[in-house]
Amino acid sequence: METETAPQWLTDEEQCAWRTHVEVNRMLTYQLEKDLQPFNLTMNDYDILVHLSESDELRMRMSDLAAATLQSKSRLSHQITRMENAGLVRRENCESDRRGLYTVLTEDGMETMRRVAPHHVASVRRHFVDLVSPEALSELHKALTPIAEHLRSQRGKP
Amino acid sequence: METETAPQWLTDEEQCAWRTHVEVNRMLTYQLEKDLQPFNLTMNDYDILVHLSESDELRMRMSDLAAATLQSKSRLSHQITRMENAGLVRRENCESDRRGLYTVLTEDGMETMRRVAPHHVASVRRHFVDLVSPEALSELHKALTPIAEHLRSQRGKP
DNA sequence: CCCCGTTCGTTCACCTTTCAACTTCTTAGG
DNA sequence: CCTAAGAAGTTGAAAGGTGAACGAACGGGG
Repeated sequence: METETAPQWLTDEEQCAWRTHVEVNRMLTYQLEKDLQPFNLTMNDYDILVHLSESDELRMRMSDLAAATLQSKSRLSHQITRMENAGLVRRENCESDRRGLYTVLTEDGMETMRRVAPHHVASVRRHFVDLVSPEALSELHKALTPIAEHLRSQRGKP
Repeated sequence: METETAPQWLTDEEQCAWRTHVEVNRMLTYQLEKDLQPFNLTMNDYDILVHLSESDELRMRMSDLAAATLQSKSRLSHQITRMENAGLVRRENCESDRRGLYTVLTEDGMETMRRVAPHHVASVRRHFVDLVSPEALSELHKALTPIAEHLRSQRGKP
């Protein structure tokens, strides 16, 4: 019994769009990372600071933070250890669930956020947002939305 | 003298588009990587195989390959060593420049390409291309093009 | 109550990436 | 020619990431 079917290769337009997308991502990541370097932060660090600073009481459970930043628990654990050593966050026990831990943003971490955020936003503008018209940005958003939804629904499947 | 200016925060629409873009990238990378895992390949491996299979004589200079895949020479060197051990590629001396080396796609590498490509393309379709209309894909491409150009022009600046 | 399956977070061993030092070869200038 | 600047690749150590295994704690069904 034959289970193979002819592969549906991408059309030229599709391939071109796809490759541009991949390329933009890589180059963008590179630039943003580079722009954060003077502050001794990685995008990962920054992302965690953002999540914490936007959360209630400036704290989040490890698991929630891992889910929010799309990393494994293991990786987050290492990451938080590093950031703890840098004084940006601190671990705190969770009263209601004694297995659990909070990552708490320190005053130092907060101050770092305040100092770095304007530069990071400027970086995002310079390399992304300000390079396209509001209409194009809106189209882009519209195109990506169903993809985002699909991918969210796939999280941790077979 | 005052050099600071008020930061140009992102509008809600901008922020939303930006975050979706970042999120899609991370999740997409995760899925594509996962779909290649059964073949014992990473996206990095695959990307290199693509570049080689599309190049003249199925070979590329290390430097060119590093530039094409946006990685450091060091990283590529390690990467090629691994792929060489896996039998996918082989190093070959360059006659015209005795400092130089070619990475050459082996028959095994070629065969792996042929076997894996349909699955990878299907994966790209499933998680990206087929989720949006051709018009939306075209809009997306149009929006990303100026960004790609800008970023290419930034490669290796201060 | 008290298991037993689950969740939480860390740890360990292993792999990948980064960074700087290094070798070898090329090339432009004197 | 010869030399000095610099490009091509590699290397090895240190840092970062992955996945499985683990101990501790929760919590629902006998």
